[in-house]
Amino acid sequence: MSERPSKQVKVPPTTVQRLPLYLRCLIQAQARRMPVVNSVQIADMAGTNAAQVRKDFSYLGEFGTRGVGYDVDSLIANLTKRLGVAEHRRVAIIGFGRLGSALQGYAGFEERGMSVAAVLDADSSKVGTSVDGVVIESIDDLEEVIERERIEIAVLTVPAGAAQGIANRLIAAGVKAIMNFAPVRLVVPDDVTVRQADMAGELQILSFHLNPGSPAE
Amino acid sequence: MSERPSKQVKVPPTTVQRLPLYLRCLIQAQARRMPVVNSVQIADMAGTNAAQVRKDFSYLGEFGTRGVGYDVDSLIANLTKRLGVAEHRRVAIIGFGRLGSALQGYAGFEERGMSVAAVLDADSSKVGTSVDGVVIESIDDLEEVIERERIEIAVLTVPAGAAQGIANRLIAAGVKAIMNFAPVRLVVPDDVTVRQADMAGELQILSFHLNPGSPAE
DNA sequence: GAATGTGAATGCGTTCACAGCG
DNA sequence: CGCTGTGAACGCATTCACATTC
Repeated sequence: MSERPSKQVKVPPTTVQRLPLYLRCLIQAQARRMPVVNSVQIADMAGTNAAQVRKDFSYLGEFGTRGVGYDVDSLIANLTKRLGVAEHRRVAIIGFGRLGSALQGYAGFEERGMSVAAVLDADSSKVGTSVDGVVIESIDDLEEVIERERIEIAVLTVPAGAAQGIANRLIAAGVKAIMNFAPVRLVVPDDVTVRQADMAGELQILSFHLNPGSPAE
Repeated sequence: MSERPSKQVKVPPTTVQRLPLYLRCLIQAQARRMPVVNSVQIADMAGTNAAQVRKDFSYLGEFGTRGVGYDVDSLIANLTKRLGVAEHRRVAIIGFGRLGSALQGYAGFEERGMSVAAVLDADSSKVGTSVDGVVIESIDDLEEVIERERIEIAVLTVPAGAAQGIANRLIAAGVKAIMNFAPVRLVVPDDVTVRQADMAGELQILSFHLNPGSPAE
């Protein structure tokens, strides 16, 4: 009996995964000065079909105008809000190796609602140096930095052996979203979301399709 | 009537996506000196359930022994073969910016059946310099390099505006597998496989789950 | 006895097709 | 009249449950 009668909380995971893609397409449409787009146009840009687009949006509410289409500006505003990037999310990068530094310098984050507010590393020779206006801090101070910078999302680019331990500390410090580049499965409580990025695994999937008798998707 | 009566070509995409994960788990089991594992153990390591594991493997053949489990060494050999990484795949990294150089230096590739055989960049000041034994070549020579190095997989870490054009050239040069880090949809023929890696998009998905009323998966 | 391999059942995501609305 | 929004149909993926095999 503890049902919340509130707004539809039921957005299927597959739909959520497509929202960033839609947002990208809409921003592209905006750049092309298209005030309104219909589901066929969005589908073309996104590489899906129109029914999918309409169904996906319908999980979030009713944003379109029948007979017309979707107002680009207001749909962008809605998606931005639902994705939680209406204000920038505060991100910490943990592990300033080559990958960590690549991500820290990636301009695409700011443009898409993410701001890298902290960078941590275990290597004391890196600690204290400053990159793009952010000072690298020690991983020993993780809890303090997470709190001070009000970090919401952590990006883990640390060695595989260290990942779970650091994840535990992040979670204890209140972080509820982790992107993990280490090729290990993180065990986390139910209220924490993890996304796994396994570069070598991705290439292995491509490799599978190169074998005879495996037509591309 | 052009059906090939050959071996089961029907491995569902979702299963393919899990194969690299299983392989990782099995190598971990091997490191722990476990000669045999059963589906429950694999499921625990991989974070799925035992029925899933058995069904997935059944698409590839019958590798287990009833009443016993799966021989770790031979299952590793089988997965490695099916993933096409029994011999290393030859990979080219196109775009030697921060991300490209991070990937080029990533040791995890070699360990998992990928060898970076070429690095290309458009910046003439980088061309000719050598990193980890690979000389950076000019993107003008793309076709020549792809052929000479017998590249099978291309990793695109170029600016969004350049991605489609370079993809076209890669495809014309015979590349059938592309991993694209640029936040644009690549249009490719049916026989070419693309995997899209959109870092900012991944963080936006995490961000969605931070909103009230979005329990972690 | 124990664990695989697999049909059958279930659940979920996609697509269809059309009613509803501007 | 055109395009959205959506119930219904479909198809694929996951899970169940058990016959099969070692």
